[in-house]
Amino acid sequence: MEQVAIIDFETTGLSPNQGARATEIGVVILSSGKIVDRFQSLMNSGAYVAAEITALTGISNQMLRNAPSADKVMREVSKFVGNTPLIAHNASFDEKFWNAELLEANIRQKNVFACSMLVARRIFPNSPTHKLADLVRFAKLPQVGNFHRAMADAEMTAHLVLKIEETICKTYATKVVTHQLLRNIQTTTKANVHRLLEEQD
DNA sequence: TGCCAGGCCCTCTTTAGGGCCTT
Repeated sequence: MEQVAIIDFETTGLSPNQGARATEIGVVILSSGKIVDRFQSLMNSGAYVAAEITALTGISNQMLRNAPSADKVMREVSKFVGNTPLIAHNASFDEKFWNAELLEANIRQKNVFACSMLVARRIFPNSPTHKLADLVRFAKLPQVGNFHRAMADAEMTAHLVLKIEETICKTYATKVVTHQLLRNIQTTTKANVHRLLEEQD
């Protein structure tokens, strides 16, 4: 696969449309089947972290008090990522926060997202669920750090993407899995996935 | 006043409803 960036946000809620803000971002760069670079930071937007969110992520208001501002972090991470295509687990969630936080920081940047969850539903239909934690167990991937922390989730998603790539290549004798192919897999119907992959070189 | 995401996908489906996923 060409160079891609795997991204994960921790946030104060489920939607920026409800006022939720990002509290942490983790990004790993995948190149030639390996993690070659990393970016991780807490980010202070001034938003309040509810107790149930701290219980889930371990990220507290106290931890964010001395964290760099969300603006500063987004300026840094947008440069770090550049125009590299992005992948996230349930990308519709992370894409909303990526665009919302870029907008808050007055940064004009558009990145193309692919979704590891939608692709995993098609490539690993027998996994009991398609939550990241269950896919890590199902595919026997390394558990890195704690779930629901941005860098750990980004790294485990990266291992999942590599496993997806390996599985496609083995099953369909596909030579190259591109970011665009992942997008094609996630947008085709489940019934057409086999035909799509059999037509690949 | 009370409520508040949203896109994908399955099915007891398409004039709809509800579970899955992300925090």
